[in-house]
Amino acid sequence: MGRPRVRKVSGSGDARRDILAAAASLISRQGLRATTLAQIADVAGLQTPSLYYYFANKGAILLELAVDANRGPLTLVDLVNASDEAADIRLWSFVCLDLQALCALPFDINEVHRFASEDPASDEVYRQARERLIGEVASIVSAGVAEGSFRRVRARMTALTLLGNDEGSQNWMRVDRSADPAEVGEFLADFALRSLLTDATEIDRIRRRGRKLVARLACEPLTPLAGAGELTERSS
Amino acid sequence: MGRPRVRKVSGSGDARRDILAAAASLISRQGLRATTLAQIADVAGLQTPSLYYYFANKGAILLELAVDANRGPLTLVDLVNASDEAADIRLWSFVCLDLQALCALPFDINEVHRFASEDPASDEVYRQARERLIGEVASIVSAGVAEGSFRRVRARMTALTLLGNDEGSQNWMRVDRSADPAEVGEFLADFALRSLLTDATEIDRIRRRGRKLVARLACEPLTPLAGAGELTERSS
DNA sequence: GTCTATATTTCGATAGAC
DNA sequence: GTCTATCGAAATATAGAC
Repeated sequence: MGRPRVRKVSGSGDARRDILAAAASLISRQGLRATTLAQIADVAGLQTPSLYYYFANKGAILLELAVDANRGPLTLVDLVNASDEAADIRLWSFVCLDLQALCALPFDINEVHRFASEDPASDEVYRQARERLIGEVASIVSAGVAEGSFRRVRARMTALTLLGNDEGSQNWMRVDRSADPAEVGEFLADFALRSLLTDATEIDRIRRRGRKLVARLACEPLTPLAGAGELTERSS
Repeated sequence: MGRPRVRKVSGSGDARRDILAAAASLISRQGLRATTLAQIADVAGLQTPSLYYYFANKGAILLELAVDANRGPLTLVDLVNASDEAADIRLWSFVCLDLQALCALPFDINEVHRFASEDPASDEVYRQARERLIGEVASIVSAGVAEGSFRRVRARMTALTLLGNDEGSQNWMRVDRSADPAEVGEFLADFALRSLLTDATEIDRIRRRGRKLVARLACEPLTPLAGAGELTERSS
């Protein structure tokens, strides 16, 4: 009865990629453990067992998502550091770009981490990437202090706070979809820099140059799985 | 074989309370969906079916945890507002106390929210409490702008950012247990106020008076389920 | 109020045809 | 590569004795 089910409405020809996109989309709305392989297969336009042709098990799908999610911020910090700007401008740009990258992610990064931490091997991969990210941000903070533009703050604690602020903002923006990532990103970057600057009047100059750097770097290809959230669900 | 299992090592005589504390403790380590009724019953010193004498189902346990979790920050904002301090000092104190309250929670507040949102009725309860909290914080920000101590910012967006910052910090502190909530709370309050002040040199005076208010309010009884994280697991 | 025993459902994963 | 059919484990929840 009824018309035959239309499969692979959004099929891209790359089933493996469809599976990852479907998983990301579902996880973003339901959370990790609430998302079943049957649902993932359904959205991807497959039957459950077909997933096992591409992935060893559910954990393997999630690990790949987690690794992808980590690549974003790390790539950003490297790109920003590759510019020859001063520390204050690099930090402004990173905060701004990091928030946008997090918002482009189709899921809550903290939940992926929690799941990955159940597997010791996955946990190690994630932890090392995280520690490197913290260290890189702390280095920028230290550089700003050395250059005299930042007041004397504890670099690591500041780095943790900055990253936490980005992630906390991602969280409420997931619910309150009316906010614009680019706008909130600038707001948050201003918010952070104002706190750190020895001379608050510098903020306008920093924002001006930060914007240019952001615009330049935003062209780079970095957000993996971009557009995963827009996966059209097939009709039944 | 082996000695008989020792039950209710930490039994408080109030089984209902034991169940909630056990659930909170387990959820804090494993997440929501990974925590089973069997585990909750085990830690609470009961068998699984006994939970159904106190709660209709798993969701009912979680809803009660979610409601408790929301009460904390709302109580804080009311307490802070009940003082006759200026907006800048009230805001410093709230940020500081809110972080401490969140850190005292035995679980990730975002995860509880996500689960509660699966039930429309629970979702409404949570959403209304959340909206009131945002509104109250935004009011303090607006008051500060009116008083001239804060620069002109968008009140609601600032409120969302402040709350997001607290929650983001709770998140990394859950992993990095070396940090002290009181210390990070002051750091975050300084961080936020510096961004908002028209005159940054006021920060020292605000911190001094904020500390007094925090010390006074910290004596009030507010953290529900306090100590839930310290539940001793019984030997097997 | 708490238990033992069990029903019911759901999910992850495998076997094997095509 | 993708499917149908199915297994086995685990989790929520119920029935009913004590």
